[in-house]
Amino acid sequence: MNVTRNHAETPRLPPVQVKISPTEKFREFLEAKGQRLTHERRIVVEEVYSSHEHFDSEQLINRLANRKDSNRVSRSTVYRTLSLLEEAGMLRKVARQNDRDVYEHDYGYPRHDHMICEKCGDLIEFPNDQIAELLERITREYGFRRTGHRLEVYGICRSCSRPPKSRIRKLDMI
Amino acid sequence: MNVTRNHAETPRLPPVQVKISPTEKFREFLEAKGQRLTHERRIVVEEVYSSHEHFDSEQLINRLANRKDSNRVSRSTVYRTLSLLEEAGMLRKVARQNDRDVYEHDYGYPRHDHMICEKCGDLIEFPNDQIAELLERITREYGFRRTGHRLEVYGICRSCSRPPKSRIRKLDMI
DNA sequence: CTAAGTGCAAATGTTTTGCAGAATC
DNA sequence: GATTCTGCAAAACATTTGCACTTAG
Repeated sequence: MNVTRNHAETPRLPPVQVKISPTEKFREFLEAKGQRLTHERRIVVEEVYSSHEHFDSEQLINRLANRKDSNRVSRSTVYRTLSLLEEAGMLRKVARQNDRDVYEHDYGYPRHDHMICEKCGDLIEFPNDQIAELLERITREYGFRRTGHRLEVYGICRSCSRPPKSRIRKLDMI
Repeated sequence: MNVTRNHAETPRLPPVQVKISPTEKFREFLEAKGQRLTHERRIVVEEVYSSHEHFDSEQLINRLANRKDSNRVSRSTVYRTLSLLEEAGMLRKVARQNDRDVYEHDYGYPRHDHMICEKCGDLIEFPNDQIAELLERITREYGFRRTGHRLEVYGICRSCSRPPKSRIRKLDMI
């Protein structure tokens, strides 16, 4: 199961234009709560936003704990900062794999949902405007004031359902 | 947060006609795997299917551990049986609340998804044929062979977003 | 009879927390 | 200088597992 790998067939969604950097946005959030943008928090945010890959707490902790000198951040602080980022609306949980929540950016990136391949574990993103629209219609009937959603589609991805031929090629490359 | 409460506004979906009882279906599944329908497993299935409420492992364990004499089932066995029921396609996880998976029947009941009220924690069911159809169309474009999905819609339910009137009454009662 | 299952207690793995010292504003 | 944070070690969780005993088929 690989959380971060990306499919050749999966085009990257185009980035969304944002006014301020993630770090700045986080600082604003913290300030409003009377909390501080510490050295450690800044490092976590920068690491989290250094790429758009999905990640779980363990992966992030490892990346941050193995750093040199003043750039390492402890396990507890990573957990604490992840909660803050979620509260700030900058991160969201999109799935659960291996008993861990999988996070992704919820800032500077278009809204989308995920297909999850049951064979290779890959998360494949797809834009969700049509779904959001449909949900808006449905929930209105129930008097439900919708604020968001989470959708995971299960199945088998394109490359995992290919004929054996490509599987052989993959083996050759090892 | 209440997992099991049901809204007055939420009509129960009509049951689906099934050929055999949950217990029988489970027995067939087990037999095919060369496993046994033990007394304990039978008790768990009967308890699980005694009502259509959503539940989590802790709630089920409590109900089963507090029984008299030969009808009690241990914590481990409940967990083990829940996994089997999921594998048998009779139960599915529909949400996660308080660090626990929330289960519901996936047998003898129409396919649906859930709205989750962020105020009272209620799970409200709604039929999902339109969504399934839309997903079928979308995933086909990606060459993704869809086998299922999980959708949680977040927001505020009808009764939690009612005008202050009821809130005042509530305060008066304190 | 014998393979499979149960209950218990101990282990596991993730996440949270209390606290003393450090850093921020 | 007071308040907020950090890192550590310990605690708190839900869930899984090893094992001796029991049971279904």
